[in-house]
Order: sequence, then C-alpha cells, then structure tokens
Amino acid sequence: MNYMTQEFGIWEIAVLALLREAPMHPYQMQRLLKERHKDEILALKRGSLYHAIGRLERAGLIEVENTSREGRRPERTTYRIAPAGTESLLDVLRRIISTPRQESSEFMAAMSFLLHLPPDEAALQLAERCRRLQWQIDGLIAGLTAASAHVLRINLVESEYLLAMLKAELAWVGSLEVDVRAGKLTWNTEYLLKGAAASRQAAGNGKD
Amino acid sequence: MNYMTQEFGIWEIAVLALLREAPMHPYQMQRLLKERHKDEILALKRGSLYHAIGRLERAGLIEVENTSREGRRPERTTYRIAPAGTESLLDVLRRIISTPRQESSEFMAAMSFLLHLPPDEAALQLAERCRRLQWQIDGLIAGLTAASAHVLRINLVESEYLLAMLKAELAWVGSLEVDVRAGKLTWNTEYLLKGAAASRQAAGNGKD
DNA sequence: AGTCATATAGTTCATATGAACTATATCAAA
DNA sequence: TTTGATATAGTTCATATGAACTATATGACT
Repeated sequence: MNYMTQEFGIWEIAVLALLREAPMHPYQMQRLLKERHKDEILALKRGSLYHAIGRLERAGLIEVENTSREGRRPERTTYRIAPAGTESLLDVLRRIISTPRQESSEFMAAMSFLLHLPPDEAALQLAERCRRLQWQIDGLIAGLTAASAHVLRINLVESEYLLAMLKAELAWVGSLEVDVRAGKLTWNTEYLLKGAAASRQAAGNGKD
Repeated sequence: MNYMTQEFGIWEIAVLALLREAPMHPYQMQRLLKERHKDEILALKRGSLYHAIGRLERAGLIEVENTSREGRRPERTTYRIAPAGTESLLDVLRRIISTPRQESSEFMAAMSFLLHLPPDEAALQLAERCRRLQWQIDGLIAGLTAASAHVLRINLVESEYLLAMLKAELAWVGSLEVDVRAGKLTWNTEYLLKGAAASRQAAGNGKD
C-alpha cells in the first residue's frame, strides 16, 4: 500500500507530480519547474534530478515511455508515471502535510550558539537580517501580486506559506534585536563559557 | 581571514562552539548537546559527528589535545579549538545571522503540489497538522516555562524562535484549512492536470 | 549466577548529494 | 565569419550522510 514513502526527497515528489500531468523527459521537468519558479522556492539542485529519477524507476514508481534523439544531441528519455507512483505521491503528500517534522535550519543553529557573539555584534547582525528579510518579503509580495493576475491561487499557496513564515521571522528577529539593544536581553560571553566549563567540572566532569 | 566558512554544517558549528567552552572528546559533545536538548532541536544525527570532527581537524580549526584510554574501552581523543577555529565560528555565526537563506522544506514541497490532493482530503490533512502543531507548541511552552526557572534566557532563544515559527505556521495552516473547507479556495485536480498538459501542448510543447 | 538494559566510544559502508564537466546546437552581434 | 552566449541533455566523481555495526563496562533485577 505504501511503497517507499519514507525515503522521498523533494525531487522525488516534484518528478512524480510533473509526470502526473504528462509523460516527459528530465530536461523538460527542469524547464517546467523553472518556468513556475518552483526551483527557487524548493531549492532544487539540478544535478540531483537524474539520481532521483533513477531511484524512482528502480522502485517501479515511474517507467520509461521511450527514448528519442534530435540531431546529435544527447538522447532524451521520456518517462511516465506508474500506477504505484500515483499512489505513492498521494501517500507522501498526505503524510507530509499531516505530520510536522523538525527540520534542522542553519539559523536555529546560530541562535543556539548566539551567546558566542557579544551582544552588540549580535544586534548588528540581527538588524542586517531584518533588512534582508524585508527585501525578500517585498519581492515576494510583488511577485505574488503580479502572478495572481494570471495564476490560480492553488498554484501560489507555497509562496503564501513562505510569505507568512518570512513575516513571522522578521517580527521575531526584530523583537529580539530590540530586546538586545535595550539591554532587556544581554549576556557575557566570557563568563558563560568559563561558567559552563566550571559547572561541568564541579559536577564531576561527567554525568548530569 | 575566513577559512572554510562556506561549507559549514550544523555539526561543525556545534563542535566549535562546544570546544570553545573547554577541550573535550566527541562523546562528551554528544552528552552535552543531549543534556541541553540541542540535539533534538537541531536534528543532529550522531553518526555525522566524527566526520565533522575530521573535517574540522583537516582544516586546522581544531587540534588533538591528547588521547587516553580507560580500561579496554575504545580510545578517547580529546580535541581543543584552534585560534583559526574561534575566528571561523564567529564568522559563520555572523554570516548565518545576517543572511537569510532559502532552505528547502518538505512541507513547502507538499504545498507546491497541494492540487494533487482533492480539496476535502487536503483539508483533512491540514486539520491533522494543526492538531499536531498545537501539541508541539504546548510541549515547547511547557519546556520553556520549566527551563526558564534555572536556565538563562540567552540559552533558550532558539526555542523561542522555534515557538514563534510554530505558532505562525499553525495560524497559516489553520487559515488555509478554513479557506478550503469554506470553499473560498478550491480546485479540480483532474482539470488542472489535463489543463496544464494541454496548455503546454498549445504553446508548442516547448519554450515559454 | 545469569540475563537484560544501558552507557561508553567510535567505525564501516552503502547510498545520496551537487559541483563540475562533456558535447552539441543555435542565434546574435561584431 | 568568427566569437561568444545560451539552450540542450545528461554524466562523473569527490565528498557527505547516517543507519547499522563492533565491543566493552556497569548496574539492575531475578
């Protein structure tokens, strides 16, 4: 009933979704995703496409329809989705939507170790992030406004989501910066690093 | 001035940050991160730690302090941070904080292809996600409240960030579900898939 | 005394990733 | 007409990832 639903990456989902529209060859998938600006938003690296296709084929989720050649260009292999592929696609979509997962982000890591920067430096970088988030938001809004004239809303939900998340992040980062600048949140890097080491030693350098 | 600042993963940052507190061996890093619940929030897989350490050592950012052995257990190698390591750590932190990056998430991919599910099914899964997000939020708030009694706020910022993001996601997913349930946002999967294929063919099956 | 779970400490290996490369065709400008 | 940019279409290969494995020690419980 579910085939290999676990090990799905983003490329696998994209490939199955595209092949559900019509059979096509890998290069066409790239063009289509680019045309629809999904490549930026999903951060797809083209080099990984052919690997994903290989995996899907081995799993029996897609099939070769035919191979053709124009002039002396490389051969084009056209794929189509298999019935199992459609089922798998819907399975993963259901699972991903229903089940939030803790995906690790660089920024969370940086926040985890924020105390390594002195407060004034931290405030500076946070302010810069705010500026760039605002640019991104402005750009995204412009794009959404332009697109909504000729694209159905269902095809823009991922951008709406991204926009909501960027706005929330901007608000949070902004408020953190304010707290740091106002001294409402502050710290002493030297002290914390020494302190942590000392308390660990006091605790017998071992178990908590 | 900046050494290999680009290819830093989350493990690299964690290792440098920990070694800045005191020299220690890899296993102790794991324990410390677990003790501080950073491992969950950063989604660190322990198998990758030793690889990260190898890279950092080759890059000259950390150094072996000594190796010891207790009984017949495997050897423990204690590392310390090199001056270049401290600089690199601060460099990456500054860069990551100041520069938002589009990191690709599963959920964004699912939203990109939401039209593959029929609207009522989509609403169902979105509702389930809301429920689980709410649990996560409740748990996180409980954890934060408990921790704030004996942990400095600077050591909890990443959880505050996560909380803000989860709340924003819950709000957005909730409003999307409402829109779908109310028919304010709806779609016809069959029609859209056929339509997309047809319009591509009309456009000469090629360049846009 | 024996078994079971857990902590200690790290290694191996199959698989995944993505930057760079290969090679041709086409069109525009100089 | 030669150069240079871009589109076409996919492959290679060094490196990264992480699940599973190795092997001992310790304490708990039966």
